[in-house]
Amino acid sequence: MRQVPDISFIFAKTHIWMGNPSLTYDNQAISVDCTVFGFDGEALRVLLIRRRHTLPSGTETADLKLPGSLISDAEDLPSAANRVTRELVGSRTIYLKQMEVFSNPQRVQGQELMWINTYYGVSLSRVLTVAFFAMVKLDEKLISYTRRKGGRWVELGEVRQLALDHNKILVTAMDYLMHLFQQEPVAFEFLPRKFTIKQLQRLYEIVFDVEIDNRNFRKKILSLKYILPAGECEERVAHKPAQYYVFDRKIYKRQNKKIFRLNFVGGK
Amino acid sequence: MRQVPDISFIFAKTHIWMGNPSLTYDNQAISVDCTVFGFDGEALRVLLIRRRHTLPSGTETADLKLPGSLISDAEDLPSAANRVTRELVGSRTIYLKQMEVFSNPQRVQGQELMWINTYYGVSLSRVLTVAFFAMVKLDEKLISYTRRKGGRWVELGEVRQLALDHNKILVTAMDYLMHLFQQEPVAFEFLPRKFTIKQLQRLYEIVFDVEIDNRNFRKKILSLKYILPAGECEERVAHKPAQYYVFDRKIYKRQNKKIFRLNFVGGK
DNA sequence: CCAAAAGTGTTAGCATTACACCCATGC
DNA sequence: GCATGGGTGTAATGCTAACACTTTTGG
Repeated sequence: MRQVPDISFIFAKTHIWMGNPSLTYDNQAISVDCTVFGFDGEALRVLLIRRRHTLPSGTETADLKLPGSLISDAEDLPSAANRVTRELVGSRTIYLKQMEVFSNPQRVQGQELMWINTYYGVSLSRVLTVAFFAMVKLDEKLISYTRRKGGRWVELGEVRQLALDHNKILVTAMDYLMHLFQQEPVAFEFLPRKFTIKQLQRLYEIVFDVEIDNRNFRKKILSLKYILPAGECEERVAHKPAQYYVFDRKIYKRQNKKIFRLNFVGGK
Repeated sequence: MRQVPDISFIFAKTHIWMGNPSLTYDNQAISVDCTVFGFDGEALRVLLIRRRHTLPSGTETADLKLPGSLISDAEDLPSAANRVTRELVGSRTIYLKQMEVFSNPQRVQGQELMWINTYYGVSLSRVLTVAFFAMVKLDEKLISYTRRKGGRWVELGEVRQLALDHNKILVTAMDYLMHLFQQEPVAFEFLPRKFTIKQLQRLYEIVFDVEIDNRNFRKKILSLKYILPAGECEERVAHKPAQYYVFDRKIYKRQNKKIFRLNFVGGK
């Protein structure tokens, strides 16, 4: 963005930044928790797993959580998030981004903290978690793969109480999803390589919880140079078959050198 | 965003998610590093501090870094970032947001790692850092306050090699700044409460590195209902005095219920 | 032939762009 | 009076929003 001229700085030597020696830095660990979304053509779904859990009363139960893991000394966060999601999703393409860190010292306490310490064989007083956002192309094969690995794709509308602070993370991720959709053409991360305009429209309608006029939507989409007809149509459908289109990422990247507009703020 | 009906899930009990027991989780610590920006009317500046540093050759030297600190067991990340910036900025309003975590296990090594271990009296093998983005209203009083505390406001164009991986963090923050400016009216975090339209325009021109037509800019700004005339003018200037305006955050928040538009992507 | 979903065009309104000159003040 | 920067208007263009009917296929 800017040049870096070779200028040297001569600072007064009177003050040096100091750490605060009364603080302690023990006993923390970092985890990743991944909110993986998929779209089944009708609804958004989120990937959850079961966790065995002992209630304060002593009875064993199981609740649901987002997939996650402590990170090891040797790995960085994206690797950890990848490791965690790969276990349930296999080798498919995953769109993966870091969201925010949940760092409240009390976010994991009591029973929950005991569960982590037992599970990992550690004795932590605190766990920070880095929330990741992910999208995958969901299809029948993936659903059954995930099921074999112990995960479930749960409709967003059917998610209830999750373990730890995972409801909070999920809400953050849903927000992130909407923002992302407003900014970049990420919809294609959810759809099969060949998709119909109607599929795309349904996805936008669900993500933004609105109805979209199909004429205006088609006009808009067909005007985008990076969405190309695949030259194929639906088959064996009891109505006029729809054309398939593909998203051309190269064209998108090439022509998307951002131009400055006076758009910057929400208008009147 | 969505309803949460009371549905219970009955999952197959065959698979339970498992951690990876071969991993270790010791010896990590988390720091925050804050990129604090200010605008002096002419250029963007970033807040840097000096660090005493021993070169491999053994000679003592000092380089520059972003203000930062390890986090203690008792605090969350925003508190740590606040603590760090307050030391240099005092009690002023700070716009503070978490950016991404820099988690490469090798990001701090050798001399740099030794410096941290010595400085904090710890023996870590690894430090992750959470990068924070901040904006403050910069003025002469703050500049001299910061100087007394050992910090400097360095023009972005004059920043050279920083300690650790802080150049990388700074680049991330500059990117973040541009994105933020495109999304929300954050410009006012940089400007005095009463500002002229020309000041605002200069700020946008510098942030986006473009020239803006002043007629179109004024038209746009004056059409925004949340920018109000302050009823005062510049004084003692050798030209037609400019009017002052203020940003009304309440009006902005009230009328800014987001409407869905088919704007979502970069256009043709 | 009927049901079901795909596909199509026009108009009005609004926001953005490009562009050149006059105005008020201090010195 | 002159230098300096503040302040103003209009026309062309392009994108968005509102709106209803025809087409193609399988059954």
